[in-house]
Amino acid sequence: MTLMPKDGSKPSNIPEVFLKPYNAVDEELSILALWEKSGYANPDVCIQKGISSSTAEPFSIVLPPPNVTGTLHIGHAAMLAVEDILVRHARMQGKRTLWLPGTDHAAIATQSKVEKEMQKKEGLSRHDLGREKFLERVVKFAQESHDTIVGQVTRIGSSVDWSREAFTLDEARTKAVRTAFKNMYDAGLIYRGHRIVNWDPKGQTTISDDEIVYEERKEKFYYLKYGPFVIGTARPETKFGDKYVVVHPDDARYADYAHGQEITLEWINGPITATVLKDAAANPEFGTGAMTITPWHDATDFDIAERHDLKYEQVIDWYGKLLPIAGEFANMKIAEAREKIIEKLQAKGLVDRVEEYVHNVATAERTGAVVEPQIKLQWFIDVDKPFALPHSQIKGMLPNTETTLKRLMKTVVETGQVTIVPDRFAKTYYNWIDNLRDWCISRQIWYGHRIPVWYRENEVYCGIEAPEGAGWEQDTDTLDTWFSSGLWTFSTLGWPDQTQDLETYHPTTVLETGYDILFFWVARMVLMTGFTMGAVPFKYVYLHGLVRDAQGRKMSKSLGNTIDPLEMIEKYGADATRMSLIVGAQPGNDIKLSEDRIRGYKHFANKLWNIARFVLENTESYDPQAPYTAHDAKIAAEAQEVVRTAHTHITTFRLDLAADAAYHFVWDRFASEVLEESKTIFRSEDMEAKRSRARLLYETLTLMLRVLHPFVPFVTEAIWQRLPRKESDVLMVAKWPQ
RNA sequence: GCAUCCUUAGCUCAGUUGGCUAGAGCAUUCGAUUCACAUUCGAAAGGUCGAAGGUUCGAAUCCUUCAGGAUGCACCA
Repeated sequence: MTLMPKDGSKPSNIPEVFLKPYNAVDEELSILALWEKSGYANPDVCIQKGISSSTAEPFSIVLPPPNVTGTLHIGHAAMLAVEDILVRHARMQGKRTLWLPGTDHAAIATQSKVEKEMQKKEGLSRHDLGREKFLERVVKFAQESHDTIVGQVTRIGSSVDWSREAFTLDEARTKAVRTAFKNMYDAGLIYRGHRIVNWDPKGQTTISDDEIVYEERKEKFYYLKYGPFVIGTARPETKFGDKYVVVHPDDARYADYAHGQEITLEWINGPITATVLKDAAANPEFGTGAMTITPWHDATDFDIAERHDLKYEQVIDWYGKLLPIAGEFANMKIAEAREKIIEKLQAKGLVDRVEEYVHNVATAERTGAVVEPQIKLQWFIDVDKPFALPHSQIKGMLPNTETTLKRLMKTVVETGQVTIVPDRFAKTYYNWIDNLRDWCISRQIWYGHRIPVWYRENEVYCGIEAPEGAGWEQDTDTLDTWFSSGLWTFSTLGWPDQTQDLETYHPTTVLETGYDILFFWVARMVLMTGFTMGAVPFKYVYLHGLVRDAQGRKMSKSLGNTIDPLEMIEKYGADATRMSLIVGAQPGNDIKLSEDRIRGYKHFANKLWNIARFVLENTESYDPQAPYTAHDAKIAAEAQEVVRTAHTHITTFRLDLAADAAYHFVWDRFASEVLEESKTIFRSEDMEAKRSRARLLYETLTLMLRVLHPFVPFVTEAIWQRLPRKESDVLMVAKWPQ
């Protein structure tokens, strides 16, 4: 036993590199190479090399595919850290562990990004290039983004199996998308129809309800004289075609008017004949309780019109300009027309009064444009239509028994076949389903999966491949990007082919993603997998929070408060970056991150490094048979207790507590106390105590390396590689301590 | 309008079925050390656990009401 000699010479078993502080960046790069060479991220390799049994329990996670819209942000880093911890923990337990990576073509997001750049740099629109040329550009951009992302995912230490990488728009996934579409079409759950949709006049496409962001705005609310009525409206520019005035059937103020009664009145561009309608949709509490309706540009009005079988007309065009129905106001933009119409009504004495009110304005998530409801021929998934699953492994969903997609989505969570962590999000999930309307899946953009439907005169054909014969034209619309994402857990495993991977790894074990895409994605996966496979896509949904800045603000480029994960990795190492995103982050809660926090965890990596140095310097004569003194046995038991605690926390998804427990034991107990008292022991003449202590130090170190490996994989592996004796060449596949 | 979450030390947060004197990190102050540590170690100070009621032998924890903050959904003529 030796302490560090005073003369500067070094004990023989200490690798040279240990004499310097831990250099995260250098070490991490060589460790990455080591892992890549090992191939252990591929479960087949682990089986071949006897690391896991071919009959071991499978553990699988599909990577939520990052959008190919540029680079990864710190939120992605948090996601990767969580998933990598779960995966490394499972792999070390000997499970057949697959973490399947991929990227998402992200239809609208990617296309609009390229369009913006093109407009800015060259002043070109996509229409200037045409569908084919434009798509070439998007594909090139997507490829570059993909390459960047792959590098970033790897750099943070993600032990994904690149040999199985997938892309939502590649050939295999295209086959899956078309097959799923056809199946749903044949079951009558996908239909095409004229419905009121959310039209984005800037992006020139429809968007789903979930792609809308509501902005609170203070706007004018006009009370207009409509014959004997006073009607309230915030949108006078839509009122040209309004020939119906609707009141609540029980509204005493309007008891004198009968349903269906016609009245003649003076309106914006002259006299019109209007009809009184009594319908419970009119809210007596709101405004005057009387309203006119514009079915073409309002969902509620559309419903009323459908109920009473009314005719309706488009007032605003696809670019947000008024149509000829507006007479002298035709071709004006909404904002301009609104003012002028009010001026005219004022002149005609038809404005009763003007008030202001605060309401939510629907804007498009991607373009920021104010959404204009429009009636359009679109494709939808019917969430309320009864159908029967031909096969079902879902409890509570019998095969060949009538059900609906809504019921399916609810059932799997209610019965606990899918567990949402934290569980409070289950309520949010149910609430969303209850309010769910048919899902509009067609988009008028070019980048994405084209709808697999062909037309020839009055014929319609839906299939995986184009139909035989001449004269068929494919639908020009593309699918909502979430349609292909919804298939992700099984399309990545080879479906529609019955592959070995699909058999082994589906349903996946955990889906880990942000709570902000619970509806977008998680719910859609449940829907698509339930219908297509008669199964659940995953057993657990782990929802992480948002990464915010130190003041709790959302990170955004415009605020300039973003933290670039790659920059942090270069400065402090991937281990430090990972720890800063894990400790203190419980499922579902946002995390506040600052650079200081990351810097703090850099010290931890260095601490571990130095602990290892001390231990190796003093355990040259380590003997695994050396009997423990009573005191050392107690410390060894404490270490075991930490292992159990960490393990329990990981299995209950409290990674923050697991990391914290190991961190504190290592620093405060093992380093500050055990190592300190070891110095005295090693200087003493008590051979028995010295032998016991050498064993304790060596074994506790290796134990802690294994426990900490999922959290700080690089520094633990770097130390492991320098151990004079170890049971496994690579820590990544060492046995998780029991 | 409906629902969810948060409010504990200056800051960031633990405290999971109610139970030993309410904890940690950072920051602050004081001291030690350069003997594994581009340091580290020790110590101190710092809290009426958002407010008020209630249940209980016992409440940061459970219940009720209220206040402030955040979020989701719905409404939004």
